[in-house]
Amino acid sequence: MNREPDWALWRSFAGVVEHGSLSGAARALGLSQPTIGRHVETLEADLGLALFERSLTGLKPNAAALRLYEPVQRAQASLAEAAILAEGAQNTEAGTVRITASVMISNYVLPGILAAIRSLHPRIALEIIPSDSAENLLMREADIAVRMFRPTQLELVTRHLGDIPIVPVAHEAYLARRGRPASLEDLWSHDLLGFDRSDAIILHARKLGHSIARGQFVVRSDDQAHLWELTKAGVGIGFGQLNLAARTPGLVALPIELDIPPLPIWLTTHRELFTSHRIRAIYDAVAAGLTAYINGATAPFSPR
Amino acid sequence: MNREPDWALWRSFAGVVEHGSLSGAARALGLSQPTIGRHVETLEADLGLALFERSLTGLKPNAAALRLYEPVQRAQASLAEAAILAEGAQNTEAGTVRITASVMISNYVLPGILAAIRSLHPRIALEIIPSDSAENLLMREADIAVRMFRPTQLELVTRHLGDIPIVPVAHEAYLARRGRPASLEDLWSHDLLGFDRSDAIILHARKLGHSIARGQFVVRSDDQAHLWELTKAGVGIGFGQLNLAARTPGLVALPIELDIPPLPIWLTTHRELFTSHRIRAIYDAVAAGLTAYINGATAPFSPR
DNA sequence: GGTTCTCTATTCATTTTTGAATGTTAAATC
DNA sequence: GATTTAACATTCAAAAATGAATAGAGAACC
Repeated sequence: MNREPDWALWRSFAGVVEHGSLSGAARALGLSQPTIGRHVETLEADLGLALFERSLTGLKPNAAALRLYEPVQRAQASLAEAAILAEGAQNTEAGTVRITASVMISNYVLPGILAAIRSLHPRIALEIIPSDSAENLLMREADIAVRMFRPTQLELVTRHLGDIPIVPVAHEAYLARRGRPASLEDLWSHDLLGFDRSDAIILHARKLGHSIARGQFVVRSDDQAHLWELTKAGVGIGFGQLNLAARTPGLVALPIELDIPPLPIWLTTHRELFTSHRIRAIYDAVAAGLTAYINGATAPFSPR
Repeated sequence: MNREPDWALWRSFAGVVEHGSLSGAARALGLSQPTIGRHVETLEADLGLALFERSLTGLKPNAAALRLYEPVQRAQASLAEAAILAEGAQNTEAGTVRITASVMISNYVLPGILAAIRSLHPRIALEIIPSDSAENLLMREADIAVRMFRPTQLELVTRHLGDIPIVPVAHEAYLARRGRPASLEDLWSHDLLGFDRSDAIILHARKLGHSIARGQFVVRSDDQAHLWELTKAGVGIGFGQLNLAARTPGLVALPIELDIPPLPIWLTTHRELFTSHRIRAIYDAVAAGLTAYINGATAPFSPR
């Protein structure tokens, strides 16, 4: 009677287009690779149409598949919206809330906050997604996001919690060994820890009138958390959040004005999710915790 | 990892909202009533939200369900669009084409045309959906529609094949028994066959300045095909398509000018489907057959 | 008032779907 | 050039979903 393919097939189809491989889609959708493969096969059979070019590096959508992907993507967005509406409509206190935040915030700031939240809301489970790439709240990849920029989407409700100064940071052991830089000029002669690919710091220094080469950075990494650990180990002078340095034993924030723009902290959730008691409770608690962190008024943080 | 409910559940959900019952949705989706019931159950559990009020007359969506239905409906439309795109993209000659037409056209006009099409395109299977309610081509309820009005949706490609006069029709046996009405006045004193609910003919007569009561219609029915069979059986004078009367042995179209607006015949398909060889072939063949019918040039039609 | 119809809920055997494991292949890496 | 990695394909046992059949219960109709 009804010839349209099962919706589940379209979902797998969208997953494969998005991730470029059966395995990738399987991981994302929580299914197995053979299952996704069969779904794609079935869909192609149902439609009487080849959709992907198989290769050992993945599945490449052909022109027809890309064309079909447009409406399927819209369907996906609509269903995500339905799921969000449903979440907002339920009013149970129990359940899970998923929070995404930058790696730094996730690793070094949230733990202390979450411990307090857990005892305050024991029936709500928490899931943290440490990620420096912005997860899509509209697709329900997370319920609450801590962002370093102002979200622009209208569907989101956001709150500016404050700004965190970014300053040069060093460990006492390093300073004892190499001396304490007193001025901006001094700083450039020290062992600096910086990003591998991102040239943000280099460009910023140049803007301040200082020529600084990549080689200046004695240890480079793209992993912020790793850089922070290096700083804590006294390998060199890193750049990090003032508040975090202040609460980390042994670390010293160097009083050198660099004019690095402070990091704004935005707390974000979906407008509809905001009506859910559960999510609202966690949202408020995270806001309180982060505000305390930003104002430097929290209890000293003890690194493991 | 991914908490969103399986898309198949949303499909069943939409079916239940649209049809008001598990059984109705099951029939429409080609699944069984227990399956749909379980889908709804699972969805409610996944969302942690009651969606329907169960009763013995069906399932009534609550406020939350109606709210959720909006985006789900959009998703449904998007997936239907994907299916249509897919159909248009495939270029095999084999497959099925579904045609919907009014009951009268389906029963008395199409059979002769379809026979010719079948021998012309033996690899294409045909499915006819006789229905006087307009099926939704956008939702892919049919591939080709014969309509009595001009479709307005932009996505459709339509063709006006011509107009069919609606005239009073009687069987020779009736005329021999009751005499042949010569004028409009005569007509009203005869046994008329008309609709039960629709007052179209009564209102039309009144517009012509003739008072005519419902009782005038000696046999009433809402089933057009049934009325036609009554006419053929000589029960009374019916109203029907001139061309159809002309090709039916024993039937006589009475030359009484009633100023009933002629029935326009529109052939319609989806713009994207039009790129499918298969559907294009059937579309053209049906157009040719119906045009011949409208012009009265087909071979005499023999009723069973 | 009885009968019929249509609905949901439940049960159970069957079918279908699923995924862990394994094989295979090509590109990337050391 | 050997090794590792990541991808798709295949197999088969296990799990899940499905539907036919049945029961029960209210609404509509004669």
